[in-house]
Amino acid sequence: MSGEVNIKRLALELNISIATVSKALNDSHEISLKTKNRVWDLAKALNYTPNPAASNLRSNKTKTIAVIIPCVANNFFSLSIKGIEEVARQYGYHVLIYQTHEDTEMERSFTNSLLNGRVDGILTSVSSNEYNNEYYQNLVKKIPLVFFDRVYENIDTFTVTTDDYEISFNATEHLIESGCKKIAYLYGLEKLPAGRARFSGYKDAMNAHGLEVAEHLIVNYIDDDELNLQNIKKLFNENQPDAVFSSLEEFIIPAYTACQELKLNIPDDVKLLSFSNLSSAKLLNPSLTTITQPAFEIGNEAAKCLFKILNKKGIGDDQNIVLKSMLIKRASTGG
Amino acid sequence: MSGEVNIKRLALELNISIATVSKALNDSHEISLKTKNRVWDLAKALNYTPNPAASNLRSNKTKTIAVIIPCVANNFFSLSIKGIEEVARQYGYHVLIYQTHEDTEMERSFTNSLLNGRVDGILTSVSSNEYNNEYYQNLVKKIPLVFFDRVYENIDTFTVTTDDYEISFNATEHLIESGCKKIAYLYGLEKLPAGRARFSGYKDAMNAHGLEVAEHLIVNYIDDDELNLQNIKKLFNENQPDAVFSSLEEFIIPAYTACQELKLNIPDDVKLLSFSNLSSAKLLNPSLTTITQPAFEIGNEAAKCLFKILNKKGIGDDQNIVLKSMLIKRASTGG
DNA sequence: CTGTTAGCGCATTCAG
DNA sequence: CTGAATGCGCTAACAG
Repeated sequence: MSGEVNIKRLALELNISIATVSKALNDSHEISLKTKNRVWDLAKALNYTPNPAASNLRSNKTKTIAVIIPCVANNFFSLSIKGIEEVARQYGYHVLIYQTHEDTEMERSFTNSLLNGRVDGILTSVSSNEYNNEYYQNLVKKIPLVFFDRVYENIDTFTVTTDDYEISFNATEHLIESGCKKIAYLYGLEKLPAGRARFSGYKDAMNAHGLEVAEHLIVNYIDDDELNLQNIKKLFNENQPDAVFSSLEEFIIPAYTACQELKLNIPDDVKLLSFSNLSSAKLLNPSLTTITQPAFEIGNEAAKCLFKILNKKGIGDDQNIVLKSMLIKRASTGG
Repeated sequence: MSGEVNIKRLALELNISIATVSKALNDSHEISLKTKNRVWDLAKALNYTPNPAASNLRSNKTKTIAVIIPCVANNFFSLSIKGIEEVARQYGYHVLIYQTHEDTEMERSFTNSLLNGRVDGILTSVSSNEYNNEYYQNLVKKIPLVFFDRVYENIDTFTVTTDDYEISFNATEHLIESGCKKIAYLYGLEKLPAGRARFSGYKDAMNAHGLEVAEHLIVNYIDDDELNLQNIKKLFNENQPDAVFSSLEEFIIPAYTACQELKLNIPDDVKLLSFSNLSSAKLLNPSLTTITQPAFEIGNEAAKCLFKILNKKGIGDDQNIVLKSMLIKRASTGG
């Protein structure tokens, strides 16, 4: 009964036409205030809400956006979603979530499934297993899309990123200034601009201080915790770095485990520093020095960009927004 | 151009009727294989995908479910979402996310906005600021709904919870067995069944071992980090508990901070134990003993329940599913 | 096996 | 200012 309230019902009860009800509900200027009030009152009384499917079909708008990310169970992405959701709510939009599990195939499959009008726009942070921006060059012509954090370059749309290069440079300098000379680098996201920028920051800082960036000090991230641990232990055993800089939150965990297993003292034997958004950083041992990206603000900003496009505003603005990360110094680096 | 592919276009190009195309696409038994193949081939060639709004309007099905939770940026809930999303994908469903920020008003506002057919069903974990199940008693008659983790009782629908009472009892015993006698309790979610069950487990274990549950050993959680910290410091200063059992991940952080500020040694001066889903538990100091709920499995199970309802199966099954938590013993409790 | 017809709920012409 | 008529894209009842 109460689920069956539509404009037809309102029109019947008020003895006016469906069209008039529709216009009144949309606050059209061609309807008298008196009629509008009658409609609004009854709508409220009957708990009327427009059927979204019908509106969507008619208007080609869904009031829905999609977020496509590698994984929600991740400190960074879950905080980003929080930022996105907050802006969406302000605009009266709904938020669909899709997880790619770092798989470009799945990413495209999701994205393609959204091109038939299911959503008005997409926010995406791309998968790490591939870099190929051709797909997106065509895509952005078909649907409003904003990249955040993990972006493709040279695509005609908004991107929201952080100062990966600068913060990595600064973080590396911080290690050097605290006395480190053999700084190992745990390299993740090496196919994506963010990963490469982080590595460049590290490399350039090393070079700027006359330190060697040796091949054997670099460990590449792979999707296997056990192998990562082994590789890091090998790094420690064969090369005795005096610091480890991880470009990925997931990558510092095996490093920490390796320290425990090899009885390495932090920060005396080895200093640790990592990109990380651990929400409970206060519980960390030994208070890991971190590079923390403003995840919430990134989500916030990305969503705002998308609504700019959806509302056809802000064309001509700078399309590449760069937010600042923070270097939070702790005991692990003598900071 | 390619965005304009609909069944009308397919029908025109193939010189058959719109209805035939529709039936062929839905693999109806009343269409010849030959015709189906012609339709499928062209649909594929033109990259046809059905317009969801039109389908929804006609069929009253959206292939979409909603997840309403307090916050995504939370280890437990983000993992739950992962479990939900995985099941939804298997069923070809889309997932909408709504965050209530622990506000029952907002929770109801979101929920009400979903009653007009925007989604086929709802998964929800209720807000902590109120306990009032009247609203939901009516709601479950209007839309398929499954509660997970934070549930209301005596409502005719599925719930997916964990063994809060038993695991709290066991955890408390673990503390007692490791020599503790003055075990403080950090009390969260006190208005919800989960929170009360945790507290009962603690209380009953204390009593079972002849230990007093003193009023001054209980600290209630409030939504203010600074005040929580002060209250815990006061607890330490005035009552010198030899253990602290936190019923909430967020609540152990100020406890840990208090230990640092008061120079209390863990686990020698005080033992710490907490409900927690910290994904990077390996980084914790001093390896906090935790009660870890199977967050992913809870999401998984809850989603499966919802699809049971949606597919009209499993009526008569037990409606209250209880999953087992794990007590992960670490150095902080001498475990 | 295929086609004709009607209508889901809403918004937008265009007439009056 | 109000109403009658049309169609968004799709599905389903019914006819052939």
